Amino acid sequence: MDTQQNLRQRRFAPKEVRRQQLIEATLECLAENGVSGTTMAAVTGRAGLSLGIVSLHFKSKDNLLTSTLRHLSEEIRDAWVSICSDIDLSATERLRGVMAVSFDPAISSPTKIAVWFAFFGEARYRQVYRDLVEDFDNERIDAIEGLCREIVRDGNYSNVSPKCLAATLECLCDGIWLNMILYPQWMRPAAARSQVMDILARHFPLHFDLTPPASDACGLT
Amino acid sequence: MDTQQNLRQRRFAPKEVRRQQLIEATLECLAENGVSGTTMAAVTGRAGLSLGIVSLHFKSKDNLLTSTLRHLSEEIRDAWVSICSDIDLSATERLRGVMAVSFDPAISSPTKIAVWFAFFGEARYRQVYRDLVEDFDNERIDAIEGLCREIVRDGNYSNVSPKCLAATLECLCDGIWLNMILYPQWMRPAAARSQVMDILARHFPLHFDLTPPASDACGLT
Amino acid sequence: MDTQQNLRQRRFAPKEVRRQQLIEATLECLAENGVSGTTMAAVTGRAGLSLGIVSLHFKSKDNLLTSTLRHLSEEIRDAWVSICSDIDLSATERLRGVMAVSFDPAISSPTKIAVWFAFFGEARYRQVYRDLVEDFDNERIDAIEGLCREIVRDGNYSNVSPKCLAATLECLCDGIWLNMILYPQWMRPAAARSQVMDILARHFPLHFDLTPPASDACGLT
Amino acid sequence: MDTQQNLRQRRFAPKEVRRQQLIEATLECLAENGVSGTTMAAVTGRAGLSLGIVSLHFKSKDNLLTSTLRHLSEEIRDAWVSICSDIDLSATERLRGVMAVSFDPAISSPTKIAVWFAFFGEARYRQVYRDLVEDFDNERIDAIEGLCREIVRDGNYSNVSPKCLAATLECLCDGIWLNMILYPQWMRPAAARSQVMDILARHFPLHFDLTPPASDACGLT
DNA sequence: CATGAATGAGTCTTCATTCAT
DNA sequence: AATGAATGAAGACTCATTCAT
Repeated sequence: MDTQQNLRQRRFAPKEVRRQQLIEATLECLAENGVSGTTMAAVTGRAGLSLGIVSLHFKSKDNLLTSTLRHLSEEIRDAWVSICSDIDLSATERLRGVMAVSFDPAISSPTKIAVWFAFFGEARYRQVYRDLVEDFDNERIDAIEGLCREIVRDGNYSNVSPKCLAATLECLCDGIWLNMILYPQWMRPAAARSQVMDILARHFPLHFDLTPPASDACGLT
Repeated sequence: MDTQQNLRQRRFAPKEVRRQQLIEATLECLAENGVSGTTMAAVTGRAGLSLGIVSLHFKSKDNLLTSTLRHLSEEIRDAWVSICSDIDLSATERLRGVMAVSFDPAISSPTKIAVWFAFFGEARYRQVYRDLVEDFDNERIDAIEGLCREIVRDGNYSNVSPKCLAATLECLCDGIWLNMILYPQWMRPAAARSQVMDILARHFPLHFDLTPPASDACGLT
Repeated sequence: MDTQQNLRQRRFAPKEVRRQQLIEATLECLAENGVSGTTMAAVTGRAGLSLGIVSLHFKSKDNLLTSTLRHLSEEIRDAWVSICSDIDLSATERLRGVMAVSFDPAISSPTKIAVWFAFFGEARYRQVYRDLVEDFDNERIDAIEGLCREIVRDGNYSNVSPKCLAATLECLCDGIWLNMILYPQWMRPAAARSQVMDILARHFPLHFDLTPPASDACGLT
Repeated sequence: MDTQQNLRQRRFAPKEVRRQQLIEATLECLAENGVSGTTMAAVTGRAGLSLGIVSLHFKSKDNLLTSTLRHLSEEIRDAWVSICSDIDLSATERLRGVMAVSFDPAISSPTKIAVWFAFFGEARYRQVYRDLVEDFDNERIDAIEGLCREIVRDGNYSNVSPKCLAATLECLCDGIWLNMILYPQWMRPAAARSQVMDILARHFPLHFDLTPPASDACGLT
């Protein structure tokens, strides 16, 4: 039988398997070496494949990078969308879940966060990246805003602007991500979650509990 | 008379003037073209100088980039340190001032912020960043924490952890920076300041005013 | 059929063929233009290949030069070793043969000798030479000394030190080489051989004939 | 009073002093780094002078190198010519003296020999060097041949061709030089002299003594 | 499908030379 | 007579892309 692993080692494998394999190698390479260090040779070497195979499956390096970014976006998007679509969850639970995705080591691993920043560094000069990221971000911001709006309505929080809070949460998550890769020893996933929850608690005291200030460090080291 | 401008156009200029000139050209180039687009030819061309001049003053491209980052970090540090050292200001005013530095177009212009993210994008330069800036970052976090602690004491805010808030503010600023360069039309300086002030107001209601929710957009567009 | 020539002209050739081709082009280039004139462009241009091919097969210019020197030294070593190993030859014949290798136009052409001196010219490459060739040189000196010792024993030459004569012969050959490339019209292969034979005849009169002094010029012009 | 040393350190010094200073620095540089490593900056730096001074005194790098080679030639030439001109010495003594010059550490130091080979490496491709060396060598060969002829006449050596012996001596000296810089531990000045004397003794037994074969090593190590 | 040798444009770096001071 | 900043041509090296096998 053909397991995933078997397929990868075979000389001939379905298009989708090879694409996946190359994207994963690209992710690792981007995280370790950045965009400029991510050469075709480095990617294919890491994937254990030949140099020419990228052209075959992705046509060009640019397309490989774009596809990688799209893959990354979709993976995260799928994660939070599936939470948002869960009709059994309350808005509070859904918001908490969406936030948690950003700090879930499986989906938002240091490697993947590093790749995001590799793209952010270039996004300013590359329309393709910007477009991709923009769509993704807009959708997420809108969803968060929607959840906030629901909670505001539910709790009658007259002093909270859902739009503004969504923006704050988005920025906070981005900033936490940055600090997670810059200073991983300082900003660990638990501290990250704790920070976001603290902000939510201060906006929605009826829906989120304020961590007692006794834990002065908030999980930070 | 020798004005700055004159010195730049003259065939011979003091070493420091040339270094400054090249660093500025590098900043512009990085902001416009990213790290990969910042070639020696691009930098020197922009400075109106010859190709070989970088080697002469900076020995290598790498050193030029490092020096540029150092310049940038020192500039920003000097700005907030001078505010923190102002003994005529209250803790509240100093905290507000330190935050404002991050969104002051003169010190934290999109151009300069873009450069920061250009550095964050590659693991290699992330290390350079750490080597150069970690001390400054720690210093800044400590200063913010100190200011928060002062305000906590002053207002008897029993539910605020200065350490935790300082981390949140730092992350928030970083995240706002990212969104300022990704979506300059959405996250303008005014909106940025407003977001940070909102968070401060929710922690320290006696010291910072909550912007009325009427302005639902918080300055965002 | 695939002749050597065909392989060279084809777009794809076995690694070893390309390496050989590039080494030959390097030899020609070194002989014609010296070390400083031996640029990557010159070598690849002469080989009728593209610029990047050296990196592909030799990683760096330095490695190309080193490989070239190694090739040269192995070629010459193989030549004299094969003579020394010929058990059908007497010591006299073997000694004569070993010496002749140094002036055999096929193995020690002006082109190749020039390459040796190109390497001797720079301290840096002198070290490379030592690292690569010292063992060969020692082997050769020992072999010559051994042959001399055999002849000394055979002829009862009480006033000849094999060690000393071996050194003299080695130095003489080196010096003749230098003069062959500096003054090719003066020091031709025939004159070179004649000089060495004369020295041998003066040490081993029973084994080597002294060229009659009538030919006062010894083949020199 | 102006000692040599004083002149060198003064900001303004006579042309000849500066030229001498630069030539010495060039010699050291050539010996250490070869022709390609002998940059204007390296030479002037070593001389403790400014970069531009070479142009001032030598017009170009090429001219500096040529002048250096000429200086080297003349120094050696002066040494042996003064010996040859000494009418108090016999031909034997003069020949011995001329040979000794080649291994006198003051005139033929490792540094200077290394410089000779730096030029030899390039001589094939540079007419100027070749011309300079050729004149120098011709004069020396002629002088040696003349001395040999005198001794032949004096000793009635019917089996010695002065022309041939002169060539052999010249080549031997060159080869010894090469081995002195390649394997300085093996070929020391004493061994060098001993080798040449041995050859002379075998040609002119009435005029030069054969070192007893007891010292089998001939000074070699 | 897959390979990897080959290409050559683009980049960083070096360095002889020039020239204002 | 001397300095050293500035220039720009030239060289080594990298790497995305092509293509014969």
